[in-house]
Amino acid sequence: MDKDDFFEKIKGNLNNGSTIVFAANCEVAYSGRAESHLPGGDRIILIKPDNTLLVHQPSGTTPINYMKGGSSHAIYLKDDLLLESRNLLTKEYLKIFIKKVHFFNTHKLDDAEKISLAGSEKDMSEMIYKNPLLIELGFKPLSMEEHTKYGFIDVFGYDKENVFVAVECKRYTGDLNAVTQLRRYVEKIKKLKGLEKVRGILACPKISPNALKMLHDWNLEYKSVHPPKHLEKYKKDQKKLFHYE
Amino acid sequence: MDKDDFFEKIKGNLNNGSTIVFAANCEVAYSGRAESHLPGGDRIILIKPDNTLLVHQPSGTTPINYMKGGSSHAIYLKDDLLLESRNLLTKEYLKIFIKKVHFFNTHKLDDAEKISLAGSEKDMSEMIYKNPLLIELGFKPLSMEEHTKYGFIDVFGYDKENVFVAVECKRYTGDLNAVTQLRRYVEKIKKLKGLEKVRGILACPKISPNALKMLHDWNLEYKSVHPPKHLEKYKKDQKKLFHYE
DNA sequence: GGGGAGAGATGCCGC
DNA sequence: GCGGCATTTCTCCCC
Repeated sequence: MDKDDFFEKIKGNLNNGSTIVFAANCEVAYSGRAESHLPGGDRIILIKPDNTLLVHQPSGTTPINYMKGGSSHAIYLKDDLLLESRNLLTKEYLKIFIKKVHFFNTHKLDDAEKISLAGSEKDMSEMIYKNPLLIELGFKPLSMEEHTKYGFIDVFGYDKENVFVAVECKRYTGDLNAVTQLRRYVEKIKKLKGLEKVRGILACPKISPNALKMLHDWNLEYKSVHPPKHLEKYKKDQKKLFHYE
Repeated sequence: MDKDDFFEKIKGNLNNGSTIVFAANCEVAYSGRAESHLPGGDRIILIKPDNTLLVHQPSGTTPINYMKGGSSHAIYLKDDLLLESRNLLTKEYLKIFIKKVHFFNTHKLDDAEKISLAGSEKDMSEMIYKNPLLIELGFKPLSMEEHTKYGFIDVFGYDKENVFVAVECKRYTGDLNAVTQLRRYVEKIKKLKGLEKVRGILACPKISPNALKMLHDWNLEYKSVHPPKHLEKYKKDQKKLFHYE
């Protein structure tokens, strides 16, 4: 694609509500929260109406470089093409030196929809709250996902001997971080309530060996609980959409 | 764009090493690690040669839906267009119901380059290792970023009175997590080395009030250190690329 | 706007 | 492969 042609096209579509996509051989430099340099290669560049700019290499999930929404972009053509993006508030700068444009497209996209998602850690807390037997016999949940002065404890309540219990849920392997998080909560409750004994239970499908060791060192407990896969409210939708399963 | 035309084009370019980009009005459903549903709207869909698939709404940095590399995609045309992606290993499924295609493009991208990045936490450790005065007078770093049996301590060494010091670096605001991480290291070293006194220093540009409180409660210390913005090895590059600054 | 924590986190490196 | 951890993390929620 011709440089002058590209220059005119992109110039006419920056800041007019259009979404722009093009493929180009380019070199990218970023300066801001860090400094980066990406030598020449073929990439996809996506510019959204909110001025988000993404640079994607031909592999991987995450963009190799990007500028968040609210940045301002400008295109220059001298000997070479230069697409420059700035965000003065965050002091971030991105420069894309464009050597060759493979294709260019733009369109005004209309999308006001938001995604519905089920199966998060919160749903796991809810499941435990409704089915306290998943933790143990006699567990009486008092509250769930509440931002109390004790912290963001997923589920908390009392056991059959009326000892305070804090439950921390993780959807995947419990790690060292999860253990220290639980430990923080337990200590905070002890201190704030002036209690000697508070139990802390890490509820997750599995746990790493080091995490389990640290858990035991701190007299915390592990209960294997699997996160819920389907939520009632989306079950029907999903069934319709994935009926072949 | 005509449905049959799109069908033939995308069919011919899936799994042949091409990168595919198109804009379409579509509905998206995902089932796997969670369940999600996104009602109809205009989006950009990007398919890479490694079979990464991204769905981008016209705003925001992150894709609203995606499939990671290694998935397999197929396109179907009956009454409507259906782009289906599966990953049998991770048991993930994505369906894109395409109502209207706004544009379509494909190209074989050639990119073997990797990014150079400076200013990460590792660079911060390096800076402290080389300039121990940034921590305090008399600090003698012994090792850096080593995966020893004591953990992944960023910098460790002795102070002027030969007391063991573990330094944990954070590029941004030190939070509760950073404090518990440091606390873990200090305790681990104490236990493994059988030492009474081990100092732990959190090195970051600033720290949250709660984190500072917890730090003091645990007799840990805070030293304000700013991460390096420019690394020698990239300085010249950056100067050339951002000479206008 | 900052703090705190999850995320369908991702990606990197080491064992 | 899993474990541990940073990320130009991003995003959401709450204060």
